[in-house]
Amino acid sequence: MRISQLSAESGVPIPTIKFYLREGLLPQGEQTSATRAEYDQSHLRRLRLIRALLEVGRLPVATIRKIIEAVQDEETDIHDMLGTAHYALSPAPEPAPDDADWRDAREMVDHLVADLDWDRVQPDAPTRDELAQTLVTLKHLGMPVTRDELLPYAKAADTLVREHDIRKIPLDGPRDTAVEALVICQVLYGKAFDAMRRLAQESESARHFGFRPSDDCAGVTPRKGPEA
Amino acid sequence: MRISQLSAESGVPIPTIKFYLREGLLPQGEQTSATRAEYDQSHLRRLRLIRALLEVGRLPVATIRKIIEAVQDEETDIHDMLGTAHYALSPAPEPAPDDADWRDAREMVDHLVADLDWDRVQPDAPTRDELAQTLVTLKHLGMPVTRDELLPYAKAADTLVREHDIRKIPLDGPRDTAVEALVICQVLYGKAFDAMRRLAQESESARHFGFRPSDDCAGVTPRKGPEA
DNA sequence: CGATATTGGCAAGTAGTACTATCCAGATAT
DNA sequence: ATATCTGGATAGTACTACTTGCCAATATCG
Repeated sequence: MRISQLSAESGVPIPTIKFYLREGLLPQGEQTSATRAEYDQSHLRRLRLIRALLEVGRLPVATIRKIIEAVQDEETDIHDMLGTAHYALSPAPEPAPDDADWRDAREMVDHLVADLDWDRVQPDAPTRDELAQTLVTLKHLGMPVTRDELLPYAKAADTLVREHDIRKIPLDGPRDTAVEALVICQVLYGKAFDAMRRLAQESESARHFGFRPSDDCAGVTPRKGPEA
Repeated sequence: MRISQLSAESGVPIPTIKFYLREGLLPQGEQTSATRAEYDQSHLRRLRLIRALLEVGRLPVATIRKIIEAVQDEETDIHDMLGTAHYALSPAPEPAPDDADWRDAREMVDHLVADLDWDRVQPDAPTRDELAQTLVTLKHLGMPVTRDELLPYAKAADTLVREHDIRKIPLDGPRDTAVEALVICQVLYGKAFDAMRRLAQESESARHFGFRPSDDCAGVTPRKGPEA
């Protein structure tokens, strides 16, 4: 397959494909001559992964590259590869705020990790800091979170991952396939869950404010329109 | 409170505050003279909200402005205000892909909404399209999702929203407080949940690949270090 | 009263991200 | 043999979220 075909089948413009090649997101095709290279299904697959992580996952190119580099490095064992993938997905937290609120939050996170038996999580995993940072922010916004409030969310996350996410990952297949599936699962199911939470919240908040289904579809509630 | 104090208490530089004022994210202070304006706690509170949505929620400034404009517009009733807030949180989906995969996905979403009794969700809510788009992407990546697989996620979202999220929103207070709480809850609890899912996944995937807790903390597993 | 600092307001500039356009010489296709 | 395509390189673009610089009008302080 040549670059024009790769572009046609993926819907990604040729200059953009060249850009991904330069950036190391997409491996070089097999050079058949000085001015020709051959691409295959793996390139198409990779291209679709890149677009999914960019467009749906909104991951920066640099993050996608980190993940891809870890996958491609044959030296890295699968554990470090998974670690790299997970940590790349944590937006870099600003270094050590180091005040009382932050230490409290971080302690709560560590307790939570222990309570949920997430004992394989590294003690210095950036995800812990990320969660702590979010809890601090909630507190500063006047919506402090207690451990009891957080626990049901953590349990739901745990159940979904253990009973569903992990089953979708081919644990016995080749390592790059496993990491790829893990990242897709993490990012896209995350997006899907987020959308569902928004649907639930839209329905539930409307219910609490006393609106009936299709009230304003029927035009009963006046809305700002061209003629209103 | 003057702008310098607002800056000092929030940690946001003065030029950035001026920028937010220009952009309409922060309401003007009360002008006491041609070159002086007075700010109060509401400005500080708003500033913290902006920073939380920007830094933790990674929402674009334009989205934050949309939400804030809806809150400030006294004409808008609370239902439309909530709608605006929810829809601003859906990244604008590209218009009508209109192929078979997309229609299937959209149908699955509509079934899901019906099954979960999310009957206050508008039939044309962009969140439906957003979820459908994510399902299509998953299919194109070779990880198609069935209704049975999606259902547990939807149920978890529903339970969390109905039993926890909604309780944190002051439904009887002033309308701007309610919308603000709703947005904070949606965005920050979303982030927190995402982090917890990542923690669960890190622990669970390590477990499946046969790693023990603190295996590599003790240096048993050789890692790429300065001396390795 | 006068020196210094602060404020609001505006215009222009900057850094980072994700492309996009242009050009080129060397293949290939027809 | 002529038109098209390819890889490679460089430069430019559009957008976002600030940041800088400047100004004249106050405040503030000695």
